[in-house]
Amino acid sequence: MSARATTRPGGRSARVQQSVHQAVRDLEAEVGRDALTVPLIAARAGVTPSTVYRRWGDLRELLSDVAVERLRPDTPPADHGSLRVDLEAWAAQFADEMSSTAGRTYIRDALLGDPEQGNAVRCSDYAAEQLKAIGVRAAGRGEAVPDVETLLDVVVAPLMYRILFRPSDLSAAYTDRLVATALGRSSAPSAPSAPSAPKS
Amino acid sequence: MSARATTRPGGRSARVQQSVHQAVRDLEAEVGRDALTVPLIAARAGVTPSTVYRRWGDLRELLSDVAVERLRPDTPPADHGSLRVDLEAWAAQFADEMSSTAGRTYIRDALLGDPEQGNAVRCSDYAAEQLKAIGVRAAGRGEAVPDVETLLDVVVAPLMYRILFRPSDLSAAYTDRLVATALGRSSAPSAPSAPSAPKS
DNA sequence: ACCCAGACGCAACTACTTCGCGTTAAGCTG
DNA sequence: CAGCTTAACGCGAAGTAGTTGCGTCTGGGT
Repeated sequence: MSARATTRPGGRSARVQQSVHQAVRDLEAEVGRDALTVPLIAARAGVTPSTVYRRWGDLRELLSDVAVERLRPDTPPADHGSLRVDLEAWAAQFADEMSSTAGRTYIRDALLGDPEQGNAVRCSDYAAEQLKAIGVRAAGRGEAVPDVETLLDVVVAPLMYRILFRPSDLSAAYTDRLVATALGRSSAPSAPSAPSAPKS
Repeated sequence: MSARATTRPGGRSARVQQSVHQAVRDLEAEVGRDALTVPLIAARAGVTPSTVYRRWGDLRELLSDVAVERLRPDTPPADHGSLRVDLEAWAAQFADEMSSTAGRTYIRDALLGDPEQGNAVRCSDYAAEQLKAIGVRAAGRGEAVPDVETLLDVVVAPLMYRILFRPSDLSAAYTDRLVATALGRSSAPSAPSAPSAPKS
């Protein structure tokens, strides 16, 4: 499992983690991500390199943890009064943030650093939570709401695929089209409803 | 750009590349991927480590190149007589191969190694080529064929997203459903038809 | 046949990574 | 609140990987 879960939540361990994470963010801004090394980060954080290696294993896992933090949405999705507009706005913002150079780097770091892909799942959960919140609000208004898994397949997956694999122009016209497709089968019985059981 | 494009196609350079790639494949099978190091690979390939560093930059880029090679489809998509069955078979095979531990590792390696994501684009192109071939064949039979970009959004993207971010059971029922969705809007004017221009 | 340039080998150097051991401090128990 | 247990950290040494300059070789062009 990722080193994120501190076995001793309070006290020194927590301080070290915070200090190291902050050092990564600071140095990333100062010297650039490619110049980051474990000894450099450790020195800035006021710890010895061996501490970082013991807790995170290597630089990639550390960067992965920090990247996931930065990918965590800081605010609940905005309420524009209707499911369609909420989804359109969310998708546009998602595409915008994730397709930036910084966003792509964070995604790649989060994906790559963690062998058990726990951090990748966290990223996906962030999106799912936001979509869920939008859905719950819409349901409260009496609107028909697509399944979250469907939204992941129809809206999030194409965006992420193009960001990672295929340089594309993720314009509002495109993201709106994805949302329209999702709403086109709002509560259709043919919705994919993908299973969620781990495969082995 | 990736080191894949040898500036001098013939002669020693080509031999070195082949030898190094082969060494990676051999050692990957013998000692496991995580134990791979540049010095180890160089020794097996009969070259000095500096040669590898000069040509590939670092281990990740080398692994990325090798991974892309392994992800390249070795055969054209099978012909089952109809667009739907061809797509279903292709999607099932794609899901099967890519969701295996080895497949996921290759995808991750391909994604990570290359800053300009040239290798990621290559992966996507492989899928696009296969889908294109299936489509051309179906068009020859007079069938209505969805746009390749649509197929990427509706079939490939969800599979890849779940493989990378979300442990899911990619059963035939699920992949068939994705294909059905794609065929449901065969030549619909509402097909996403995503632009392909780089974003900046 | 000669020349030019890219690619490689060699070797020394720097930096990163790992490991054992002693110490510290967080959390638990009485 | 005092004492105990143990995970986590600091330190330093040893090993390994990554980097660089320079000379040599090979392939392609003239």
